[in-house]
Amino acid sequence: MNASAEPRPSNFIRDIILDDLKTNKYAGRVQTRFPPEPNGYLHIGHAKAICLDFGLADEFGGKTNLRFDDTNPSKEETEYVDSIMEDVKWLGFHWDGLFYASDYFDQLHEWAVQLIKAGKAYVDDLSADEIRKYRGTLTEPGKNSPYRDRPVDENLDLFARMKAGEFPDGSRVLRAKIDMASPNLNMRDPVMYRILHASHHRTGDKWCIYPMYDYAHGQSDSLEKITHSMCTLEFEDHRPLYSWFIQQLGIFPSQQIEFDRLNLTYTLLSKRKLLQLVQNKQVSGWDDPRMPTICGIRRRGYTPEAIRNFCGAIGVSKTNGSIELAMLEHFVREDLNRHALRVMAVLRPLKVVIDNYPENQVEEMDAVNNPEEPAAGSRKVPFSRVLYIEQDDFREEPPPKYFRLSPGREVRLRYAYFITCTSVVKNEKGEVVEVHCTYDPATRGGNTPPDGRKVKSTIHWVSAAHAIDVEVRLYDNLFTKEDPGQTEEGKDFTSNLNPNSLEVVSHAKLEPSLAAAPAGSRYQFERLGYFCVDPGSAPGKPVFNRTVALKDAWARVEKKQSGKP
RNA sequence: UGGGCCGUCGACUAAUGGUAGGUCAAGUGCCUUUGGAGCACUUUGUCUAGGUUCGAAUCCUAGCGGCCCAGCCA
Repeated sequence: MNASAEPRPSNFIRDIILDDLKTNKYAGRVQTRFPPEPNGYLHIGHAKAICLDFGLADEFGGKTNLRFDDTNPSKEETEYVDSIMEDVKWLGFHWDGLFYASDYFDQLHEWAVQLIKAGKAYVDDLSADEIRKYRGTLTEPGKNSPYRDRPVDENLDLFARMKAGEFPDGSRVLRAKIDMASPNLNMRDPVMYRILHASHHRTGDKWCIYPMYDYAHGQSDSLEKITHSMCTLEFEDHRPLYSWFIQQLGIFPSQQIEFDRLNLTYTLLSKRKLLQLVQNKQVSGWDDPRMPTICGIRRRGYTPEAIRNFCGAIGVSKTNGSIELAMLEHFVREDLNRHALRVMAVLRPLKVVIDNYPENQVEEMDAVNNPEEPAAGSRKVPFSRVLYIEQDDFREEPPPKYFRLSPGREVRLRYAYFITCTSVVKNEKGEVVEVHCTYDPATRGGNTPPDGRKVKSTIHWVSAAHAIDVEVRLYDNLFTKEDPGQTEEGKDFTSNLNPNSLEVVSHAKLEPSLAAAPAGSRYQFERLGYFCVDPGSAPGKPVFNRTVALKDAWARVEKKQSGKP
């Protein structure tokens, strides 16, 4: 059973399936496939395709295969195969058949021979360069290759010798004989096989000729009896070719349906460019929490549920657009708000001394684990005379609408007491390094005192003597531009890299309950955001990644204030 | 410039000839022991011009705008 799908609005692909079901086009069957090329890690754009392929089949009681499109041995590796399987499973989907395009190399070869015999394919001796010249341009038709009308026997012989490894890479190709004057360049005698003396991750050195995508994909779909073969818009021009091979071969008529690829603001979703970031060490790896890869956002703390909800919400169409990153962030917050345990952490500590609190006293305060989920219970948090609060939560001269601590002002310490700031201690530079307060014993637990006085703000804190020291990594967008591909003349996308996308806070203070938090566990640091334990944490010293900040109403006010000086 | 595809609030997406609706964002208010969450409310949209029709986002025509295609990549 696949991850259950929330009721989603319909879309044009579902409508096609509904229609096919009604007309009994495929005997009531729905069979899809997710066909990644194992040449990189999966990213959030693939998640959209995965949710579609698996989700739609699941909805109609159909099946989905995972098929690795491994027709180009020079780029593909088992490392990628393994990561792809892990990521699909993590997203919550289960494939029915597990296949590789390379499973079909023998059959594909046999069909190629069949097409040669039918006069529909020929061996071309033209070089890659010459082929390009013969292809014509967008506005001019191509010219027939001088080898186009080679007799069948000669084609058969040459193709057999290509397969036998008699010719060097690039010396010959097998081409489909279609129409060099077609306005669709894909139909101008597309290459079916090229010579590549390369070792394949699964077939080893068995082959030195490898099928092209166009020749392999449709037939692979057909062999698996795929009914609805979804792919992205850029393959629209390939559909006539997809259908042409299937028709010439007279095999199961899979149909290709194209939808719009996911674009996200401030994000790059190109395997090539992501690989470049990894190779140039501009990120720490494919799973850098700033990467839009599945493994990256997993390490960042996103949940499969959030990603699935996001994919469901964005819908599917043929419009070329870009989703705002805020949409993705909304769905993590929504999920984490419901499930993440709350905890108190101080990122940038400011020492607070409660002058009227007994010197060596420690109290255990009751703190709710998750107000959204009463069953999550509560925990004890130690309170004492010396605390840390957030530097942001104190202003010596509070701006308008700033409700937090400042001289003479009273605030609530969450789950603890009301405190009033009485004085500050500054260093030589005039910076406030210590705040002195008094507390009101009648407000224990944070309760409103008998006199009913209210406080405008509640702030978080940790007990200095009990807090554990942790590293916290704060992430911002990897790119500074909405469309990172949009660059100035002569510059590439890396010029849009955000130099401040990672901020390491080495000595954050965290309540002691999390000393042994396991890798991958997710929490809300109250008033700050959602954080998860990085898998690279050393035992006893957790490292936290910020998944996403909480929405911050004060930040908006502050921004507005500074925007209109 | 040949071919293919696509134009609906700021973003994404519904409405399948019959009330332009939802989500995100933005804003306002309520509530609040997280300036979180929640709740309520609000703003903004059918690319343009013609046509068909009782009625058009939807059908037709013509414009305009955007994306994709000239790998022996997928």
